[in-house]
Amino acid sequence: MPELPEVENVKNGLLDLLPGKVIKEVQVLWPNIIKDPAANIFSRQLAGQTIENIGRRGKFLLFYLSDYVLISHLRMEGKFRVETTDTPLARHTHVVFKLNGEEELRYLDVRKFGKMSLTSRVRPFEHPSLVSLGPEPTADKLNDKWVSQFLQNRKRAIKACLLDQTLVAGIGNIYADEILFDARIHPSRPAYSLKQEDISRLTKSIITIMDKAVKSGGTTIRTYANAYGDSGTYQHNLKVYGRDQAACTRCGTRIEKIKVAQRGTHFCPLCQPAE
DNA sequence: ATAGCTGCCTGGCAGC
DNA sequence: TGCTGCCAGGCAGCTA
Repeated sequence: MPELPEVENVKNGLLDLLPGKVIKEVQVLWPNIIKDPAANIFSRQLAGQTIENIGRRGKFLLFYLSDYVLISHLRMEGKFRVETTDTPLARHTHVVFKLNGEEELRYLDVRKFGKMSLTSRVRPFEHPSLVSLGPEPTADKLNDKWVSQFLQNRKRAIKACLLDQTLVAGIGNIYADEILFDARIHPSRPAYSLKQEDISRLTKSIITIMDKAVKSGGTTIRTYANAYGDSGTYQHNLKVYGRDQAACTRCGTRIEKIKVAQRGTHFCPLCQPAE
């Protein structure tokens, strides 16, 4: 489920439950989830650590521990749950963090795409996963100048650029489509072809759409009511994503679905002209 | 340096 | 009913 708004929602849920808890032991049931260090070292280093705080950067969850920062990316289907030790392990549980007070933080991931890393508390943002992330999609971090400079001379489709986490951190396939609809820009347009006024609308749309999605708790589609934080309502605001063949809310034209950058891409052919 | 493609995994669903 | 192929909210790593 995770683009930035969904991860933010997960973070807020975990913030209610975890700070102050001590990790007693960690069981890694699918080692490929652990990127670095090696799974056995990962488990050993986590034992005895207190969870002090939880943050987010782009789509990454950051668990601030006594001596380390645990960096977690949910990729397509990763989820965290906090459950008591007597609750049977659900299917697709791959990492179990045993906590004090007969509780466990459990990581589930049907497709096993998610990744976790452990890094230093000192400069966590220098970790390779985080170091080249672009700005957060907020008015105080993102501006036309940066976007314009990034898109200049780039031949790729503008949608591919929105999915590139070094331009802006946190946009995924749903919000890329929603942002481009809002900004009235065709997803296949080469980045360099955007005029200054297009870029200005685009930047504004990035900020407003992501902000609305965060405030809605993210988007919940084809999903699982029980997972923590997995109860967003932005799906009711989607204008193009998942609306193939439905009427455009602005002009009534049928929404089309094409492939851009190997991803399913929804747009209104009238509101978002190819130029 | 940039851009496109494949692999990583499993499950749901449409079409036959 | 069962099989096949395609699709899925993402990214790293490889190639040219």
